Amino acid sequence: MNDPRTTLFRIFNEIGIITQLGTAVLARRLPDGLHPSQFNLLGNLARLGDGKTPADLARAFQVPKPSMTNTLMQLEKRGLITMHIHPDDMRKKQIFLTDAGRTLYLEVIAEMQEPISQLADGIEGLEEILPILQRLRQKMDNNRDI
Amino acid sequence: MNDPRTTLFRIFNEIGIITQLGTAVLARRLPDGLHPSQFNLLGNLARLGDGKTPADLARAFQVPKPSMTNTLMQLEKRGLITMHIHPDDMRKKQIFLTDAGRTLYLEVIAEMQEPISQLADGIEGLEEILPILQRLRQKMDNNRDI
DNA sequence: TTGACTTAGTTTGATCTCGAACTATTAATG
DNA sequence: CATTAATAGTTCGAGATCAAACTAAGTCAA
Repeated sequence: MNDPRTTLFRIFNEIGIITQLGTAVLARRLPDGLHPSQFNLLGNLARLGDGKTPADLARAFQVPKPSMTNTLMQLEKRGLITMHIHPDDMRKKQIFLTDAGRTLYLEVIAEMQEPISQLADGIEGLEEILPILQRLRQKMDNNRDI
Repeated sequence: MNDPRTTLFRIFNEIGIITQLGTAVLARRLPDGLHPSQFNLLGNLARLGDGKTPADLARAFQVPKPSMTNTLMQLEKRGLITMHIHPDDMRKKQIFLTDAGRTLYLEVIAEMQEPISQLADGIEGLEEILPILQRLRQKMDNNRDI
């Protein structure tokens, strides 16, 4: 098999599979009908702070605006976020976590602790790869036009 | 910011973002209408060998059978794969790359070389993280029920 | 103020994804 | 054998994703 792929190519391949399998682990622990993309948005608001606009979030997640509109509507329908007109600009909305949203995020994260630590157990070097992945992600983030 | 996530949790987060950004880089180089999931299937056949059944491929990619049916139909419609009844079992099909499919895969991979090496340039430790990611992926692959 | 331009978000329509139910074929069991 | 169970793949319907076009609101120049 003539494989022209470089190391980074293979890394992307592994990462893609890990993402797929990891998303499945998460999805099994989400309440019925809550999609992983919706939970990830919840996590962003919980960890990095809420009050952002849909456009901010669409940029952060690198998804088109209509996708973000839909994700936000699903979360609002479940009462996990609220959307308010921005006080300084009537075009904008501001997104806030509700108590229910914050609680649900923490509950799911708690459910994930055991399977995650079970996976981490016995794999050496995880601490070391995190900063390298962060640098790679940052470089890709700063070069979104390549 | 009280963040209850462990190292592996953060790794999953970084990996998810990298996958998203990397998929966008790939998608920009695919022929019109060819979806990344379809290209990934092409890559699996090219790198790991063809002749597998749709059920094999669905298991390998951890996607439901109807998703694989659709992906294969799109690739067949484009003439990138062929499907034959399995000689030993009329229920099964065997999937083969066409010359056009193999050529397209290699062309897109070639297009990806420059942006990939540009990304890899200046990031230390990529060689080191590949085997760790491979171990993590294998462990997740062997524990798909967690 | 007016008009052209920009930005924020939604609507629409097309495609991807996938759970549930279906058909066809093979395997297992009596 | 005949019957039942298991497996392979498809069809169907519902939700997610997203490009293109749209409405509404803000900006800027003359």
